[in-house]
Amino acid sequence: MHQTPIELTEAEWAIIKAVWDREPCSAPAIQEALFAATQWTYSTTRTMMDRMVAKGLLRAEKQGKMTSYRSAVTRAEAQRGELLYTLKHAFNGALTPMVQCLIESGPLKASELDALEALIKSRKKAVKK
Amino acid sequence: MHQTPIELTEAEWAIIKAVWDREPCSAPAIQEALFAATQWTYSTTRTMMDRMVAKGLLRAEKQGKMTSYRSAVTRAEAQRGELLYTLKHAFNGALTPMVQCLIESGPLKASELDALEALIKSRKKAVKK
DNA sequence: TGACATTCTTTACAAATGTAAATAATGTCA
DNA sequence: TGACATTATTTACATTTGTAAAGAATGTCA
Repeated sequence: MHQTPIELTEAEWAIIKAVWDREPCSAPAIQEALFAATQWTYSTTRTMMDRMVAKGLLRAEKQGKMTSYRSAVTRAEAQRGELLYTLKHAFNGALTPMVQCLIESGPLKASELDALEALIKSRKKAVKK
Repeated sequence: MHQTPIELTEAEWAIIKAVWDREPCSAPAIQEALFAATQWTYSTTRTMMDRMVAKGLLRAEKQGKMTSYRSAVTRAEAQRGELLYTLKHAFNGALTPMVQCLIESGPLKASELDALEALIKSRKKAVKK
């Protein structure tokens, strides 16, 4: 569990998502994976990754010539951190308005609405019991 | 409408929320309002506010000795920006999982779930038509 | 056992952000 | 009309973030 809420910058999100999809993985692999989208050089990518290690977002382990990276936080933890940040600052902690704004703001397909409805129903059951 | 999505730092959120609640208002009024929570001096608060004016988040108008501030973006716009940021980075644009994570992550009361259910129902109607 | 290709390490620098001291300007009231 | 209190302006500095060049180290294959 994390004491301080996890907060990631845009660049950090890009990197950690690439890591989640490949871990364990090398820095060159990540830079290559992200190059099309970011144009980052190896230096840039590597610097980011090492800073993320320092922050406890990634873990690094040296293996011979190369360093192997893996995530130190799960996707769910990071998602939660991001959500809580928004909840706290943009919605003053009020969850319902936030869900509302979200539902209203995006083009939701009927099937998605069904899924959400089902989710809420099951949630209600859980709460009731 | 805004071309570039609105993104606010934590400090900026604090300020703009205080402004929304009081506008038009002076910088000293904002620093006073936030002091208990932030300990910011007048200088700090003022610097922030002027930078926010430069970014187009606030508007300033000089009136005699003092400057009067007001917001240049609405609360809804800012909330949307924050939500879209999270949606894009943390959930790769997938709205349903985001709502799901949100619903699962907070202690929602039965009444809130009811409200959400109603919201989804009305949304479904809108989509269908 | 070298030459190469790959990977790493160090160092740097600009922009953005958080924070504020010092100083100047200006209404206002006695 | 001057002294005070209030507000504003300028300048500064540390930290974080984004970006990367230059050079050093090292595994590998001919």
